[in-house]
Amino acid sequence: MTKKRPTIYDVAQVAGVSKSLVSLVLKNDPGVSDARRSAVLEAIQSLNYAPSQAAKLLAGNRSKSIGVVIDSYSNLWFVGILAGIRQVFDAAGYQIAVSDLHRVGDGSNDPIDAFRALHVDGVIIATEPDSLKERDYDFPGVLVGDRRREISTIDHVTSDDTLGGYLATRHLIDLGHSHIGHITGEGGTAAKRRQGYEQAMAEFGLAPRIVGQGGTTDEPAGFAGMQELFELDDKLTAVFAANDYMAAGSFAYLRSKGLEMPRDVSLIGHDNSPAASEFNLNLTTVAYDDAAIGTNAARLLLARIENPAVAVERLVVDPILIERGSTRSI
Amino acid sequence: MTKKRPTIYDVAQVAGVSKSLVSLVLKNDPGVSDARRSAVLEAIQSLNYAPSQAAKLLAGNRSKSIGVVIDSYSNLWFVGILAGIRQVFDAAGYQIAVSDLHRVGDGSNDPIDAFRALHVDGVIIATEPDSLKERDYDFPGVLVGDRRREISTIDHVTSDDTLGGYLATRHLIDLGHSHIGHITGEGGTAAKRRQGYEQAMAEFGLAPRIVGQGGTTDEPAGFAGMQELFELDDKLTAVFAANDYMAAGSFAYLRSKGLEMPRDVSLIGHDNSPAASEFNLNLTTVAYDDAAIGTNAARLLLARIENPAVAVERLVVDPILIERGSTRSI
DNA sequence: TGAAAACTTTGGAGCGCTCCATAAGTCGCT
DNA sequence: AGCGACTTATGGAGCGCTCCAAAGTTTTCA
Repeated sequence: MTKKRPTIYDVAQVAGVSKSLVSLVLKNDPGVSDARRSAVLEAIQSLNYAPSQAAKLLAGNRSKSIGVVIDSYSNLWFVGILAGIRQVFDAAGYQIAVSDLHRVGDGSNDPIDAFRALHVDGVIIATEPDSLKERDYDFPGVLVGDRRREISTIDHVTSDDTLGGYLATRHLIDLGHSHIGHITGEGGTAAKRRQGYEQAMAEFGLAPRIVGQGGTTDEPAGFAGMQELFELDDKLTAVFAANDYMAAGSFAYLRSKGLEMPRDVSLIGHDNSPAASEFNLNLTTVAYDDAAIGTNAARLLLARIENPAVAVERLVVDPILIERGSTRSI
Repeated sequence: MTKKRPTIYDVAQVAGVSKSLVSLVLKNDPGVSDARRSAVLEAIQSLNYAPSQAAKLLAGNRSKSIGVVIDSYSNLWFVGILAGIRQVFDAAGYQIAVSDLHRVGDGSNDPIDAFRALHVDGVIIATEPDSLKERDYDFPGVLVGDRRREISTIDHVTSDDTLGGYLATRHLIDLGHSHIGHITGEGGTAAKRRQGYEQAMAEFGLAPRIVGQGGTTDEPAGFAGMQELFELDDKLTAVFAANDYMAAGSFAYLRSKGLEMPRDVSLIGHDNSPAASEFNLNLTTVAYDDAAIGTNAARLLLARIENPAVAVERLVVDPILIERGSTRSI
């Protein structure tokens, strides 16, 4: 009882071939004669041989696996991203391991170190680099999402927030609105969306009306912003709020004034948050194309795994307009 | 960019020590001078070194991990068992991996092979061996639970079903009952519980009344059995049903006759099924001591890992009586 | 019929660690 | 000073694979 685990050598001996031949059979190499193949297979069977993953990993130079680091499993965003990543890496025959930030290892628990210990071929980082251990990113990796800090040595995929602002504004313009307000707030993302708004307005020779600059980007800010916009322009028929929560606040203001959406005011948000869903506000909004972000990140990573020398890329994915019931033509 | 991963040799060189010293630091060996230890730690830091799990596994002769094979994660039973296993192996510093039967590997997906590929030191099998690949069990392993087939070469932990039957019956006797019926059914488990019933009755010189022999062990059988028992003995004041579902059927019969439990009849089941809970039947019952089964299985496995030569054991764990509201003294 | 071409098979090196036996350095004590 | 007894540090072997260059074997075709 309790014999030592059989190795590839044991199999080779039983099958009467070399260990290399066994290895070839194990990875299903086509250049093995049927006779030997079945001899090896039989030996494997009779010995109850299970190839050592550890040895395979150590000897092979590719593990055919990647790691994905996310903030938290409860972040919806990651589901779409992961689906996109899967699409690419499943097809390429890779295993995908996911780790959130709060995994406790023994001592210093950096998910990237953990992945590297497992010999992953590359890592997709879908979280803030600042929440990870300080390090040189000298391995195949892709950073995903708008981040406070960028990493010059690895690829980066983001969504085009300026285009997001443009799409939202353009949607309102296309519906015939001209008195279009925008509620913005502090931060780089809001600034980009604001820029998109300004671009679209300028393109059609419309006067921009912007409130909330430098303020918070939450529901109360949306409420206050809406009020301010009406003080600025009482002919206002449409508003683009920098995110869905602000839009929710704006909606609350409208309701408090007996105004209806979209009858009196068309409202558009950004982010396709749960609050925007058809079961809640039924808000027209702009969404990140999570799946596309995922597939693009995956493609970049795969390219770099296959050729580490390719130039670092910074890729911007187009967001998409999601039309719901909060906007209508004038 | 994309340098090769640093190895223990790189760390050794930077720290100005031998690779062995680095290894000692990695496993926190006390016999390393503070000066060298901190030099190594610094080198690890500066190189972003992450030790290869694969190499560690391959070189070390212990992985300090075990695998647990279960039927399905939805089986409540396993939760208690696993808790018991954890208690022992956590303390011993082992990792515990769990796999249910329906994990799809690539091709032949035997969870035990998968575990062995990962170099687990041992396996706890909490499922029917017949549902696994046919194999020699020539590695440290423990089988848990009553099984159709036993495996002579590995340890086995079960619950004592005869004692279960005895405990149930004895409980009724202790409450002062003497006209005590038993509803049994087909199968080895039912037979053991029946034997326990007979033992207790004989011990106190009481006449056994058994129905349902060879029949099913479900709710309808409980209903019919109860009826039959009353035909056998109209002075019946207590009944032991071979399991909780049969007890539920018995209860249904009582209610259909306007009888109350425990006022008119004391009823005891076996298994502590969900149906027996205080929110349902509030049934007095006998439960397997899952945690104890788990800790015992774990202890056996740990002993065998540490010394593969110890004799194969077959361990029987005492079940426990759970008093609820379905029994009372006469 | 002989040599090139194609198909199969093989031994050796090396992946990055751990473990072990041994070496080197320290210390206290005679 | 000299020597045993510790305390620390080291090189080498080996874990079980994959990969590669090279060797053997068979087939093909001039």
